[in-house]
Amino acid sequence: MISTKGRYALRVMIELARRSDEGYIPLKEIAESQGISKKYLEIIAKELVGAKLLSGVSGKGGGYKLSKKPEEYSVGEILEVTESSLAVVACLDKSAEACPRAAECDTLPMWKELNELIRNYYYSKKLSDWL
Amino acid sequence: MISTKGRYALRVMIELARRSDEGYIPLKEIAESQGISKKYLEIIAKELVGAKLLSGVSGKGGGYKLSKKPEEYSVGEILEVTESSLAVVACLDKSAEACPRAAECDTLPMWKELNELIRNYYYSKKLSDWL
DNA sequence: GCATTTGCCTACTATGTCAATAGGTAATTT
DNA sequence: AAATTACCTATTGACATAGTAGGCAAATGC
Repeated sequence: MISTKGRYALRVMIELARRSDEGYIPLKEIAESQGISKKYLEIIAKELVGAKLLSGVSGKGGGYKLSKKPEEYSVGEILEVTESSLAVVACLDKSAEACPRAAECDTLPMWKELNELIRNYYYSKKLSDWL
Repeated sequence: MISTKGRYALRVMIELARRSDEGYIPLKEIAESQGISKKYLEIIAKELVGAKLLSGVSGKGGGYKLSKKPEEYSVGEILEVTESSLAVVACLDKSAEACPRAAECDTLPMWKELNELIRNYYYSKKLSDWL
């Protein structure tokens, strides 16, 4: 299940994509137009900056803007930053320790298949799809 | 993310499907062969009985068995019992209250589409696929 | 230089879910 | 009666989620 953090991140990115000709946009505006707590968005925006998906500038006239063109962002790479894991089961998470039962696990192939299905969906969906 | 509960439930069902000619099978055997705490499996088995996916009989010679044929079970209906929700986002959960922003939400159509993709996957996968 | 605006930083917290464990009671067979 | 098995209630520790609070740092406009 995708958390509010991931969902909010996506909505922020979409709004910035749509307003990408306006230069730096303060978080206050985004928080208001999206109806999300500004304080909480600060946490999210910071992570997106850390992952170089956004650039942020302090001070008057500052704010956030995309660091790439909208068509160069996939939903997958956005969610990957804010969600702790996109994996459908814990053992398929990249930071998971190897399961000793993997070879005998009856269900593992199914989880792998579904995981790929979802991953492909996320990475084929681009930010430019919302313009 | 599918929890251990759902994953364990599926593994129990698969083992019961494979041994469906053996009559009632005690949980102790399943716990041992799957390497899962028997006590925890009791909780899971109880829920599966409650949803009529399994029938349980107490006493010596008792245990659990499938109440239908393996090809009549989908992974979806099994997970639906044990997982609190299969929805990819909270607002698409069946027990979610209607979101007032639904009409303006930019991301909702995407979540709906992905949700369907996953749902179809779960419901097309049958227990008999493991025989 | 100063006030204003804005992002950035650390810390805290309430709530809820997960993954069990513990210890018993009821039912059934031999 | 003894053994086996499912079923029931209660509790727990660990962790993640979804924020809030309050201040510091940077940049701009006057």
